[in-house]
Amino acid sequence: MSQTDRQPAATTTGDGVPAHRYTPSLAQQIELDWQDRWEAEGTFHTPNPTGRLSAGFDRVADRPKYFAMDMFPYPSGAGLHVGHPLGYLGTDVTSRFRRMDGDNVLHPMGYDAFGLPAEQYAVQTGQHPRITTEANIAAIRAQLRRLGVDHDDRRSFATIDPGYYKWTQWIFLQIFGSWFDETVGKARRIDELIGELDAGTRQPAAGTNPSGRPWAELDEVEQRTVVDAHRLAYLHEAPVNWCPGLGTVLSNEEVTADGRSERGNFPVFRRPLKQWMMRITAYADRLLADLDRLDWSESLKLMQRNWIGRSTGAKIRFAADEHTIEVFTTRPDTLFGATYVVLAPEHPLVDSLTAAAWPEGTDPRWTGRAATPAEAVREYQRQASRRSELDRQDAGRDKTGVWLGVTAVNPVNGRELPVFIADYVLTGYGTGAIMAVPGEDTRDWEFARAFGLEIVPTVQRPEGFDDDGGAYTGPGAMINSANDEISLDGLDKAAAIERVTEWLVGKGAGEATTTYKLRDWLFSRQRYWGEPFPIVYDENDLPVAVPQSMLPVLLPEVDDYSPKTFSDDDADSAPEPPLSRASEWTTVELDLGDGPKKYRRETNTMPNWAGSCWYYLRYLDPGDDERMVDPELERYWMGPRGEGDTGGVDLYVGGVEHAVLHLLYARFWHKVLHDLGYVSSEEPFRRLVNQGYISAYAYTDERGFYVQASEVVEKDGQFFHEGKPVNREYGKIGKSLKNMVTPDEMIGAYGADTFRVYEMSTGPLEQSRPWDTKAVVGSQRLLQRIWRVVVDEETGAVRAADIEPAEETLRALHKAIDGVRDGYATLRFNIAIARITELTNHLTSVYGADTPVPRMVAEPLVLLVAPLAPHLAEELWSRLGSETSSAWAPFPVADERWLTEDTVQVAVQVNGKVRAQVTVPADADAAALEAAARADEKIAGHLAGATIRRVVAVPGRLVNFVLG
RNA sequence: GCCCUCGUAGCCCAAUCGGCAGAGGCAGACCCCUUAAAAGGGUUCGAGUGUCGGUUCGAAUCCGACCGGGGGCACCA
Repeated sequence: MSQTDRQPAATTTGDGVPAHRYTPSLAQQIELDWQDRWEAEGTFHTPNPTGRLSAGFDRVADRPKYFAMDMFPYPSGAGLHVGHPLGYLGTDVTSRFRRMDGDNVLHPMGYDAFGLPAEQYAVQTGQHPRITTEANIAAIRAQLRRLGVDHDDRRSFATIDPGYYKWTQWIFLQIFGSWFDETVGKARRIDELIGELDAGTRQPAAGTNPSGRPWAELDEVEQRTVVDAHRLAYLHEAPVNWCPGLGTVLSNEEVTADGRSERGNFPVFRRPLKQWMMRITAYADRLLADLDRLDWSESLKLMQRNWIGRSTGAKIRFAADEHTIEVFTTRPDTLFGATYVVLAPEHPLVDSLTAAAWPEGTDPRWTGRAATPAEAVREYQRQASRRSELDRQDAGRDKTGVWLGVTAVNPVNGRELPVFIADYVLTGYGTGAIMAVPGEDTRDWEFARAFGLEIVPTVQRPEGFDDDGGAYTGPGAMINSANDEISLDGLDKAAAIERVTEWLVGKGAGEATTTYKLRDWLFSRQRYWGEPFPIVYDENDLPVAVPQSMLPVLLPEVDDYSPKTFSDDDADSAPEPPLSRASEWTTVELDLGDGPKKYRRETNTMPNWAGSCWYYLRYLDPGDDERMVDPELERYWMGPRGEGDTGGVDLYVGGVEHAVLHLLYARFWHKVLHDLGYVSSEEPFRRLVNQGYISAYAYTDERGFYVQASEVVEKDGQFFHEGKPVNREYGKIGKSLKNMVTPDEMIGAYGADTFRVYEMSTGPLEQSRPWDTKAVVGSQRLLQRIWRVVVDEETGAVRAADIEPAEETLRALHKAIDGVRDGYATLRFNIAIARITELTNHLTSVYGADTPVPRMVAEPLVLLVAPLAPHLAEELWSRLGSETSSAWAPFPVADERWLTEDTVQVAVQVNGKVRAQVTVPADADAAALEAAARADEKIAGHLAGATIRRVVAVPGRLVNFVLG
């Protein structure tokens, strides 16, 4: 690179541009120089209170801590577009502001690097995913550096680093090694469970001991099976979301409402498979309750609440022959109105309940036109297994089902209710069975209509309500609800629920209960590019933890990275993970305490979410090979700030698309780690902000094809591409809409500081906004004016001088300081920029090109803009004579004296309309205000001859005369 | 269908506890600088707050209904 490339603006004068103007090329030069210097001097190294990163802590020991971070990026090959840096810049400005204002700020960045795109690329090219992933990480790291962000580069890591996933595996082992004790509502070590079982002080939990024999009589394998069924990470044979097109199973969260994979849009089928599960449902109540203690947006909390989906009601048992059907309902008050019972098609009791033959005269609508109930059931189950995943979006479609040929007894009135299977009842929710109350439930009403079933109203209808038009779901007193022992008639809903539940408990026919939509987290993936499980299987095929000393379990090298995929709709295919083909790896001889034995390794890998569940903890010291995290560091950076505080990261910024997946999983892991005593904080993210999206205009020609957006010109409100009119649309930035704009282009044209100021000026961080390349020049002009306040464009001389500013200038300065602080503190960077602009404009108009600028105003101006345009600020700060970085200079503090005016103008209203302005002392009270207002001649004119009914005088604000 | 959220100038956005609708930017117009040009400097124009109703002395702000944009959930008993 030649010298002239590095400093064109400083030597060029022929084109009329002043030699020392802040041009894009000068900006580039300044930025590159300061980025090198920051790196060389370790300007943004954050000292820990203890350990290997603690050098320099004494310098910040008396500062409060502040931990700001972004949702770390997944490094794809496509690179960043202008939308990506928005959040990163938001945390960067905040981090820089807090550092200047006296906090010890931690602002790290890492990379979420396991996952499907890298693996798919590897499958296509045969190249190891590590190679492409690391190249992508290097590219993003360079882009972030060029933006001037203040990450502490010593704390960066990627989830694929063995030194990192060693501890991901370790956390898995902690979860595997613990169980949820319902009596205390928290996780405990599995050893304590075994101790209590051995001592006889605890019995195996319901459903964990299939043989039903006492613990002491079980053999070793049976005992281990019982213990394994208690674990927070457990193997479970259950219907899972099998996606043949991807060759893997997916979690519920990764399947769209229409039964397709979120990634790739392939069909997904339910089929039973043995998989690792995480018992997140044990934490449903705490995950729900602790939302109230977090500083998150209400809409985000609501999304989590909906996802957890807590509902209270009752379980009610219906006798059917020698079997018992247990249903879940939120409306036990309507039990008298139950006229039939429905099971999900996959309900375990279906086969044993199904009658041998239809009774004489069975309604043909009930039989599915089959000769026997068994035949009807088999055919309906077959249809449902296919349809349930393909047509689920069609919630409004006609109700279908078949009768099992049997009845169940309503415990409250002895009525015989026909038992159906229907796909509008879901296996996984509640008990997979319902009592149908067509009078008060819309879905049941529709089914009853289609099958000719009776409707018994149990809630008083309002005048004129027509039961033929639909179910009545509104409020009302109970009716038709009495037997010899109990009457609900006349009660309201809440009282009726309480009364009937009490009665059911007394009869042993039911009890109050709570259910959740949240399911346990499916944790196995049939993929190569993920964390291997630290699990081996012994000769009994039971899982055994790999000891900590043998971690990490490294990913083996394989020839083929792809799982076996199948035809999209091959529902009968079975997963075959890539690791199962690494034959030398899958079997291993280990000494786990009872001599060397052969073990078989787990060949599934963990899902992509595992690595992002705890990365915030690793930033505290990614080089620690002894511990996941030093407890002292965790207490310092994340610990609770006081009674009732959850602790956690002080500012976490990321996209709303992670509202339920990542954020719920990370909270769950954190709570387990808290219960086991590894972290003092109860929540990972105390404050969370979703940054807005940046969208951009896109244009289609008359054929509907997208044209290159950058080539479209506007004329008189119309848009043209190569002379032909085009339609304007608005959407995601990207290649497909041909409206890609990259930070690199913008930095090339204006410099990073201009790009930063522009992005931050377009609105509060949470707000989505359009990209408008034409408007970037406004930010460029602002920085040029700030530069001109400090530097003479013609000579390069510093214009600041030790002169007294006018009072008006001091007021402008302190008003700006006050506003800029407010803007930074509330993430409304646009307001901070507006205040800076006002101050700059004031200085430009008061101190012309030939007048020196007071140093005591120029210096704070530079510091005010430093978080937004750090390179420019460093350069000006250094030219103003400082030897040290502006990044550590104290942020200006507004002096109250200059914020309060001696006199204020207040509006005088008559009947709410502004009629005059009067100037009064700033501290004038209501009476003085009224007197001043009455003295105004315009007001006197309005008041003359009128009856004053009331006078409202708000000191400092206004006076309002209300006339009668 | 249910829930959340946002509608302020041609465009992006401000407006603290309900108290004079305008801070800032883009675009437009005009002027200065320039042989000329602009990514330079300056001046200026511009809405009564999506609609309707309510509460209030006073509503962009609070309440209700509706319309429009964005998002979430969607047979969850």
